[in-house]
Amino acid sequence: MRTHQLVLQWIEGQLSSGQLALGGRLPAERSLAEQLQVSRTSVREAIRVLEAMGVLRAGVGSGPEAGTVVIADPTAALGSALRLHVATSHLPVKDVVETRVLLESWAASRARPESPSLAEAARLLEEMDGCADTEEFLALDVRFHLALADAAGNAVVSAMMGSLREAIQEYAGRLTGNLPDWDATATRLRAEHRGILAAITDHDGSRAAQLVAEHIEGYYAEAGLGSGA
Amino acid sequence: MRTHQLVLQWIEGQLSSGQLALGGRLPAERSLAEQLQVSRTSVREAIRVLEAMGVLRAGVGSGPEAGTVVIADPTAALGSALRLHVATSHLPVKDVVETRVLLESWAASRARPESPSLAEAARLLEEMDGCADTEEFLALDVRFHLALADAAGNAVVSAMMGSLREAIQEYAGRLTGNLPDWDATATRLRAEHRGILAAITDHDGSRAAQLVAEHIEGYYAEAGLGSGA
DNA sequence: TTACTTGATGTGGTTGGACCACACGCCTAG
DNA sequence: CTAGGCGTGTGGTCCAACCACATCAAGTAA
Repeated sequence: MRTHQLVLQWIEGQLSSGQLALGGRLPAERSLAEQLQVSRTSVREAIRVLEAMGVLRAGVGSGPEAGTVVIADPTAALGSALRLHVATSHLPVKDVVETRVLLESWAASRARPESPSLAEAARLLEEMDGCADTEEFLALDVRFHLALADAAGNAVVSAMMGSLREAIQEYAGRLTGNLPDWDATATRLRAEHRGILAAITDHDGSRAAQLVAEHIEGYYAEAGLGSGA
Repeated sequence: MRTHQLVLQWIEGQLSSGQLALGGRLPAERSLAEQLQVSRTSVREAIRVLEAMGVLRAGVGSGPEAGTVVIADPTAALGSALRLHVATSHLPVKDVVETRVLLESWAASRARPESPSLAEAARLLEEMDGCADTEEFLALDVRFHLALADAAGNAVVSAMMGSLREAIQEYAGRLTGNLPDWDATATRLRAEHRGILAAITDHDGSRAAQLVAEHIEGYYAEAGLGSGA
């Protein structure tokens, strides 16, 4: 057992037992090192790992915003992990897209029409109508899909969805360059978005799932998944 | 930009560009520190993060087994991340189970009957028949479900499946204590496993998916998900 | 010649100490 | 009462050293 893992275990124990909760502050690095009888280096290595996992956030300076506090950002952890393994070609982009279709279809079929996330999604659609910039459009698109996922009310699915999107974001961005006519594509995407939202509002979960699957697969097909990169 | 993140970027770049591939060896920590003009501490922090992500493995000593080498264990990264966030009560166990049902059902419906993973799954079932120990049975059960997931041929789904299982493994272990009659449950599980496998072999994906969903939900319902913990 | 011992070498693991930049909050001078 | 400076505590970074471990090569004894 390496030293920093001992620190990891201690912190995880504090989290499990509830003695360290969301928003709580970890003891200062020097203090924690002394308390656990290890070097500050080992404490820092453990904190670094938890930071990468989206569990902690380190802040310099003094005052309420400073110090190392407990956060909850599961998407960050899953996202960077997936991105790294995609980088090693161990996780094919094809599988990532396929999984995204699976999760998003499920979320669409389960989305509750009265969810506040859907109102947010509708608002994002309005914003996308008056948006000429490609990059800004894509950023709004990401938020729209995340809002749809949130509407299903499953935090794990939402986190995984977001992480999948993050993992292939750079890849997807390159794909848009393959598109023959961006304006036409954007118009089509807007229409498809509205169709999905309407299906959910109509309590037609299976139609919504079907539309989402076609929406995602259609985009990657048009942009040339498999032919490029 | 913090120093260790610079190291992270450098390594990720090496991975993306293919100059560092699976099984490849990272330069020695001291050497890499000098090369990137940073301290060994920062290099170590970056390596620690990638180790937690299942991308690297550090080995002491000398020779071919030593040094820091590139591995590919996405399940480890996703698993510990999920486990930590479950520990902070940010990801409800209910959502984890629900997601597991979703992924496993999909995998069962897509499993290719001729996949070698299915042969492995069948072998595991044989082993479970002659297994009286509860803990050993559960370990084999995990491997059985992972083999089923592998048979669908989607690495991302397999990794997520395994990580979900890992994240609630301790929780599930505690649940078995709630069971009124373990022997009866084990017998039922064995029968259900065979049913699932048969459905896949018969090319009946939808029946396999249905059986898997009932199999998982039934277990957690019997063990008292929601009533306990 | 063969087999064993022994040391050199190189790896990550750990430690302590030092210094920096930063941000807050008190405390003093105006 | 206000405005500025400075003390204090935080994480961020670096360095130099030492340890444990595993291998490999040279040397030695059989």
